[in-house]
Amino acid sequence: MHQILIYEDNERLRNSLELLLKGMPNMNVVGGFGNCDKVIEQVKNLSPTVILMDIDMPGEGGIIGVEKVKRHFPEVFVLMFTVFDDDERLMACLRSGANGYLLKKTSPLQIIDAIENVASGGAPMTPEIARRVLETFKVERKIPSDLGLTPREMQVLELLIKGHTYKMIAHDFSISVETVRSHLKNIYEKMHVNNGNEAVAKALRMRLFE
Amino acid sequence: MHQILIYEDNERLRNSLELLLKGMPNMNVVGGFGNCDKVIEQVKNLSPTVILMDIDMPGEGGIIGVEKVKRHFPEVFVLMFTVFDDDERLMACLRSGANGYLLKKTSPLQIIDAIENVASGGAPMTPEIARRVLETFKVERKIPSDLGLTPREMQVLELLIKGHTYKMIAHDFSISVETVRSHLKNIYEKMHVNNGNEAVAKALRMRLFE
DNA sequence: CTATCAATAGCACTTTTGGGGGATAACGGA
DNA sequence: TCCGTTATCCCCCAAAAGTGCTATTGATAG
Repeated sequence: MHQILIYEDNERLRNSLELLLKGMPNMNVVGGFGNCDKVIEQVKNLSPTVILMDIDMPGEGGIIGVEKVKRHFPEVFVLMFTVFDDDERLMACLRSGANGYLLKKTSPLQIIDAIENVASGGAPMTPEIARRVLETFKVERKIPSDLGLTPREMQVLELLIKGHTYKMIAHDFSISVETVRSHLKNIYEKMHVNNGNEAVAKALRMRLFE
Repeated sequence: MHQILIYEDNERLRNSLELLLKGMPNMNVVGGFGNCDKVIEQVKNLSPTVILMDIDMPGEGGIIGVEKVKRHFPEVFVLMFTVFDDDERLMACLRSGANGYLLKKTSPLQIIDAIENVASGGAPMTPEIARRVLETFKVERKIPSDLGLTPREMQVLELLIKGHTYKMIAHDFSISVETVRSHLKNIYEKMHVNNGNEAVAKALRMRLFE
């Protein structure tokens, strides 16, 4: 028997959902609210196994909601349920540990399906959502853009990132500090930055080093 | 009409798949092979719209296969199809741009479904696969490591990462350079680093900023 | 009420960095 | 052979950064 808690500010929709789920033999709706302001307390009292969570609600929305729930009750399954499908929110929810992500145009049958699914450890999402998740996978591993740094410059930059001073770098390579200086000057110019901090940040963001 | 190309080393299974797909009115199997050794050439000649790709094959397996295909023909949809479900391979495929990921225990009906789905831009995956993808999302954002930096210190560090000098930071916040200095001193101590470069590197690696 | 902490600020002093000039030797391709 | 690139080195000099102290204020937790 799935104990279901619903967060959805549109009352009509919330009631429809309740009706739909109550019609199922193995589902029990333990509550429904219009925002997540008291989500911790409510989850503690109602002990749901699955939460249907809208994203856009007045007061505390679903993104804060899923974060809170997952931090305090990681064992409760949270299914996001929204009309909004921008990547920002999607990613925010997934990072917070949402167990699934449905668009509101999902059919009632699929919603039932998704609840069963998430309760048995799956992660239901529409193929469209899945596609976007995969997209970010690809872009996160973007190509190491070539700045035209020479091998030596890369070595120097690497040590700079480690926090070594010019003097230490010079010592490491048994070259003069002046040479290190020259390399750094060239590095900064090639990277279009004005100081070490910026170069370090840019290098790491470009994943020149890990 | 979907033009389908199959890579699967088990001949019996490959033939079953061909039969299954040929039975559909809108699917045409343009070829089937037992390894990916000549995948580029084959794709060029056969012009598939969707590729069903097994992972474990003698010679060049599906992981190399999907990489090659996606590099040379990014518009072709690649659906991974495998008994193996270890995370390593899964992630390798997804990073290379696979459009979906099915386990072999998937029913024929679902396979048909998945092909339709991937061809219309979705990313079919079993809820189980989806769950694992979400897992890695969470772990990738690991260590909420709390360094105990105060809000102000975070702001200062953020600007440092942007390459601002102490003077610029002071100006940005309308505070004295001495104060910026103080903050940085505290930041370096809390982070156990000795200079800005190291702090920037550490902050970015800890994903304090993105 | 007090102790702690965050944020602010100052000063003295040293070291490091960055920007501007150079220069030379070695190597490799056009 | 000549030119471009790489790696090396030098000088000057001003600006920036880093270290070690102290100190005041306001908010907050106990």
